[in-house]
Amino acid sequence: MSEIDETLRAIVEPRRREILQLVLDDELTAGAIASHFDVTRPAISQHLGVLEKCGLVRVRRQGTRRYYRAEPEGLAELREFLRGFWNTSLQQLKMAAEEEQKRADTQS
Amino acid sequence: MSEIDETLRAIVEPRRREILQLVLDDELTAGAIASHFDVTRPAISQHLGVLEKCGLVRVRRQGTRRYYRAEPEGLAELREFLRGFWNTSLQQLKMAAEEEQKRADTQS
DNA sequence: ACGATACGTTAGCATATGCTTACATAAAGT
DNA sequence: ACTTTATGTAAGCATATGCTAACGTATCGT
Repeated sequence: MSEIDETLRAIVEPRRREILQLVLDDELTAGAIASHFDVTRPAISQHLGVLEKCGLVRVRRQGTRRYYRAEPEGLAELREFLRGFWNTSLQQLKMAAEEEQKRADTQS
Repeated sequence: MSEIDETLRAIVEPRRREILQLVLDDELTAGAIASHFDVTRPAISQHLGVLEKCGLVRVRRQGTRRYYRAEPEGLAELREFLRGFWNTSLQQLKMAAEEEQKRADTQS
């Protein structure tokens, strides 16, 4: 499986998206993150493992705590891939045309 | 499960992304699409069903043929969701700062 | 040293998913 | 009408996945 596939699968899981949102701004410990959900702590730990493995999250160990935060570079790669996906071939032109059509319909 | 979740799951499956790419430009029959892959035709038919159900693809029936093409509106919704996801809270500022940092490092 | 704290890891389970085989449907040609 | 062609549907299987419970592992405070 390609790198990007792994990353895509990571963010598709709703729980992992929620986790990502949590560590987008703040750097939080595993426990703090887990406390936001109604599943067990190990479940969250496993999700964090997945997110870290595909570079969407970074850990900083300090004492017994582990602080997680979103990894901008991983997010950027993902976004870049999706940008490429939309722009493939003539898709862009097609969407532009469709948008034009819709605008025309709305005005009439 | 929310609407967008269903759509996200749909495009995460690599095979479905390939199918989407195929019908991005051209309008193809189910059979024509299936012939591009080494799995059975029913497998592709099921994938098409998933893509149609979440509005990523549209069908036009003509005789016994069914012509599929990408649905720009569905793709637009998905893109919009992702755009919102990136922009959540301070993430944008954070990424901008990171990018600045990287540029500075590269130059030195 | 020793217990407590904050984690990750493993085994196992229930469910979801992509695939195949076999069958159903429906339009077209003869 | 009957066959052919193009396709969807259903049943079943193998594998993947998210979860829990139990256990392992550092690090800190005393």
